[in-house]
Amino acid sequence: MFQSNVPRHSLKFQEALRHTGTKKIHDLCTKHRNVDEALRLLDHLRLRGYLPDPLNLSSIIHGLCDANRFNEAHQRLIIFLTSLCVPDERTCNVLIARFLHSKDPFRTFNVIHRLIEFKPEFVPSLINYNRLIDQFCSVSLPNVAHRMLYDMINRGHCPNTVSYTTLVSGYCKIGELSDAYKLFDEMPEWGVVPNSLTYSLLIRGVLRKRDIERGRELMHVLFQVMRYEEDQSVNSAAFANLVDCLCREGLFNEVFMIAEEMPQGNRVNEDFAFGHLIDSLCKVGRSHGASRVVYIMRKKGFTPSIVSYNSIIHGLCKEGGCMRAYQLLEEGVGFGYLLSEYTYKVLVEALCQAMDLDKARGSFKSYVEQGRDG
DNA sequence: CTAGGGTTAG
Repeated sequence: MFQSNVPRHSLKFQEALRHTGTKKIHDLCTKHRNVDEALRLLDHLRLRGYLPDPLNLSSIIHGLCDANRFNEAHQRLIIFLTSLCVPDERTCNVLIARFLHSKDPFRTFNVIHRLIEFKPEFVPSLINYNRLIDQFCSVSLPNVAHRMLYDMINRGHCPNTVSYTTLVSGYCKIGELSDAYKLFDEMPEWGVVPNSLTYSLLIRGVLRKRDIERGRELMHVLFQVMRYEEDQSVNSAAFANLVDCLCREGLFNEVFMIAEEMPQGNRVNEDFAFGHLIDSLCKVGRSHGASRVVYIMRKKGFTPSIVSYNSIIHGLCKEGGCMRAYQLLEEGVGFGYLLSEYTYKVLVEALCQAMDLDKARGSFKSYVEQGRDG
């Protein structure tokens, strides 16, 4: 056996190697970003009878994942495991988090099962499961993601709102609304309550299917749910997603209704809400609509940000609204905003072009008239 | 000097 050729050493010798080796390996992997040198050192020590410990495993896998060498990291991990170098629970979760950076959920899933193979009592953390669910959804495989949900339940986890929201959104993205609804209804069975972001992402799927009536009903519930949400950032995310998809689906009446009536009240920071309405409208080429939101905002006593003025002015110049753009420029200057030189350049060019267009029109007209006369 | 270490849904 090969094993018997390896010299056996005392514990003292192991510890001596550990002192010199482990720190060096770790430094090579992190500080110097030279995993290959670390691997050479580790192989050298191994030939002298050194048994790698979970610290070495952690350093090496970290270094390889950090260098986007996920294939090798995966192979090395298996080698470490088969030589019975098995890390503790926390380290296992850290390693999984590293493999999640590969954005290859199948690989991460394999890593998890390899770890469990050598450490049957290991249960990946809720966050790792949720991230894995998200990654299967982002490669349009919510069915596989769904199996991860059952997997985590079987291992004794209780899924949370993030788990379900991710999966509901995953089914919505591929247009499987009936699965999304089923999952949404299943949540209370696990003591999980949908929050405003869950509703918002479900609405996105519903509106994409052009089920406007159902979308409106859910929007009503969404604004109710926002009132009980304690995490402001969840409400902001829900609001931003809602406005984005209303704009994308061309439901501008709803967008202006929100700007006028602010049904989310103070559950979403007002400046953020107005700013996002303006942003989303500009993004879908509706700068005139965005300037209408500026008007509504000011009517309510809020001041648009310099960023809003900049993007609307740019948008209006592109969409043939340079006179309104000029008006807004003056308005912004009136608030003491120092608009960028680029904004001025864009506006001046648009104004010149508009005048040229008039000239062009004029000459075209006279050309036509001349033709009639002649 | 006893070692190192990730955080989710838009």
